[in-house]
Amino acid sequence: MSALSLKKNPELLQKKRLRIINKAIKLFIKNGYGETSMRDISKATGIDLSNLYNFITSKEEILFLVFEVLHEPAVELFDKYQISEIKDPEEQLRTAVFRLAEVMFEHKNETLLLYRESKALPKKYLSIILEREKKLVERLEEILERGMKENIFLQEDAFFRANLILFQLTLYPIRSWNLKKYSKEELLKMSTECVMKSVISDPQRSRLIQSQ
Amino acid sequence: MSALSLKKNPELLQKKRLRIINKAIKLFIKNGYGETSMRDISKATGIDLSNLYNFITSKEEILFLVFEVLHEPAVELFDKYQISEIKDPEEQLRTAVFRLAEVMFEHKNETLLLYRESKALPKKYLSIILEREKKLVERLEEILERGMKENIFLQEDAFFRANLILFQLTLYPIRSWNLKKYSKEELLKMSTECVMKSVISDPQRSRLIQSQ
Amino acid sequence: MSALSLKKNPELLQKKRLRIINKAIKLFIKNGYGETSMRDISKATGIDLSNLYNFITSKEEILFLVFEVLHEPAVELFDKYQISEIKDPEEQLRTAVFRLAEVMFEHKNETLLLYRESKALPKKYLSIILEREKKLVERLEEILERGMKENIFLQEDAFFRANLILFQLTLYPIRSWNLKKYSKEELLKMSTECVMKSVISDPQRSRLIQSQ
Amino acid sequence: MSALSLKKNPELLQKKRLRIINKAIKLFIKNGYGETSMRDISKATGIDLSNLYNFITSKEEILFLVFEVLHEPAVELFDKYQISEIKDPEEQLRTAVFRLAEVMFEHKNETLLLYRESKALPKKYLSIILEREKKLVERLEEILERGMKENIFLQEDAFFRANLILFQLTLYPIRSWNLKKYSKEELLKMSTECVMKSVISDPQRSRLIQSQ
DNA sequence: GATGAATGAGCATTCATTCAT
DNA sequence: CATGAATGAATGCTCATTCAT
Repeated sequence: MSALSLKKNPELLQKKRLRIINKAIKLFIKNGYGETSMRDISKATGIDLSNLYNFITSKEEILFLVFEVLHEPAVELFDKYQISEIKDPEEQLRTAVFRLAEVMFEHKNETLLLYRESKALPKKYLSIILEREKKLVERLEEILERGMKENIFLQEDAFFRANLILFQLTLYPIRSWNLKKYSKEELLKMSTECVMKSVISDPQRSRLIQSQ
Repeated sequence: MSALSLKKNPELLQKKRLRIINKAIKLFIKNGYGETSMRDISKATGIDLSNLYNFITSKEEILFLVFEVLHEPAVELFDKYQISEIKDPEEQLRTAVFRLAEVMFEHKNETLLLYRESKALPKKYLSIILEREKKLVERLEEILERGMKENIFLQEDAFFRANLILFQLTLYPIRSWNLKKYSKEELLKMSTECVMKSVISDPQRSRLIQSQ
Repeated sequence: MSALSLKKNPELLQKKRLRIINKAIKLFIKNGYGETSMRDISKATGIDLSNLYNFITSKEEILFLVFEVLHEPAVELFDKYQISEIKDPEEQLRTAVFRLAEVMFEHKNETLLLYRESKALPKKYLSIILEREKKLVERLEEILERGMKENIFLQEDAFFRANLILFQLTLYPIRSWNLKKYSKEELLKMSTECVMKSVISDPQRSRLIQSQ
Repeated sequence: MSALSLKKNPELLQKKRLRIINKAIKLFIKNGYGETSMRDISKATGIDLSNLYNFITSKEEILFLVFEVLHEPAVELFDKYQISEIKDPEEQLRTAVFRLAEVMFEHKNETLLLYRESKALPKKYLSIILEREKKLVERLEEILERGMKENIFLQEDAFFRANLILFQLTLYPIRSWNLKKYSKEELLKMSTECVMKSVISDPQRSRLIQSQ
């Protein structure tokens, strides 16, 4: 069909992989990872069962790739929005948290899968995932620590708080069944502000900054 | 034996069911729900495979019963510690939150299962579980609303906050892999205080109360 | 059907296993181990595919059991014919060799399988098989060494000769395609005498003994 | 490239075939015929999977060609060492046997494959292989018969003995797992002498000849 | 009430080979 | 002549559940 074959054209391979991943996400969400068969994925993608294995090496890898789809933008957002350039810790944290919330919202399904199905991953993949999660926590931890030093954030265990923040942000993906009544904008705002309020030492100052 | 038939002796049935549930919890935790076979449960309980079906109706029901084991103490704690009798909203919330955190900690594995495997439940069971979760949220919501009316808590969306609080408390069960370094006491304290700080309008007052 | 179930009646289990093994031998011989599917065995035995696994744990185990069917009589023959009681080394060796040839002949198919398919065995099983083969070699080696000490057998490397003898006896099972023209009696006699001739130091003496 | 098409340049075809055969031998030895996939062979040779089929017609043919690699030197050795020119039957047999043993030793792996995997061959190929084996047996048979006529060898069934001799010589390839402790020289010598001893009618004469 | 045997659908993965280009 | 993609059947094994006793 095309002059460029898969092996010589990695983009095409990526495209097919993405098609597989996206269909797989839907199936995993709907029926669970374990309950989704490779036959289902084959049917959904229109790619012959045996042919699937030209693009991925195993069902487990598909799950791993699904998680990458989520993690990539979460990690990259720190660069994309130049988080580390922001001087004011409060603004820095608020931006990071808001953008993270956004990514989580947009990848609500992948996030849910991450929490629900990551135990299906073989260690090889799982440790990569956990490592990335730790990296995210560290980023937040750094921001928090600077803010605490400057007395803008409350003095507390920065590592625990960083974990809690990241976790809080998955509230909607995990419990959307009880939060249907909120719009995306409401959710992002509430999520961000809940985080900020619990961290800020002087609410007065905060209100000033926000209204700038 | 025949005189004490199951139907005529519900206690015996309950006892056997509990044995099944407790062994099943361990297996589900260790290997996952999908990866645990009825044969495994039969072996672990010493109850013949076919015989299991005299005590439970399906594998799915076992999972449901496991979740009940977790929910029961969570729901009962409100009575047990007479939460609704506590007049001061701050103290009331703190007690509720602390006790909930305690239950979550003690049933860390079941909580994790709840998040990981509840989608394996058929709707019939799932809706019961979600209903109970909603009940818990409502209880917190009521406390929050009273506190807001009395201006002790910050004015905000009580329903969202109640959801968030309940969710925050599952931090440890879900992400214990990154929180190994904390002791139970540290975790319970930090969890409770994080919730309180994010809710209290006047930190001054709070400190007074706590030191009473 | 029967009052005694499999678990309580190991004989019945053994019977079923034997049925499986015997059908499997035929299939393995005809089509090869790798080319015989569990479905084939199921069909041949009339035992449902899934049910097969109540009697055996894996296809590999079937192959192992096939080899046991061969090895058992080979090992036991030393007791059965009280080989170690025979005082004259020549007579002792001749009896052992003849009986071994007999067993090989009668289990021609299993012997052929042993040589053809033993590489399909996982190490666990393979080492058991090889150990048993070594035991057989040792038995012959002992007889040979005694005969050499008494100067009835030629002085030579007893271990190598024992290996060679055991191997020679598999001539018919392995190369029966070129030996169809001989009767069982001819084969057993020729095989035995070929071994004896190659070992005896004084042919004169030998002829005397045989004609006794 | 196009000028030297395969059909017009049989040498090139032979070269590629040899490359395929030699890599295949290694793979078959290591993993077995059934467990080696055409993909494996493709990877090992660097020849594209579909392209392989320009040089060979099927996987089975590869196996057949592997066996040819073994048989060729075994058959040719009779010419190479001018066996038929040797006048003395004993010397003639000893030379043939020693050279055969040598070939078997040097092609130990192929010999083992021949015994292990030849049943994977379709009849078409298998009968060719067996025919060649029969030819080898005949060659030995002729030598034996002449020696018996001249009363240098023991009177016995020459055909059976020829089969046995050829078979004996595969002892090492087939049972090398139990013969690791011998060197090549030891093995060749012992193998040859075992054959000779079992055939010679007058050991005295034999010793004279050998020491010439 | 307890038990062994059965059932039949399901799983992920791999294969040799053949097109169409 | 070389190549990527396709095909479709086959593999060993496991499962929750249900009979017949």
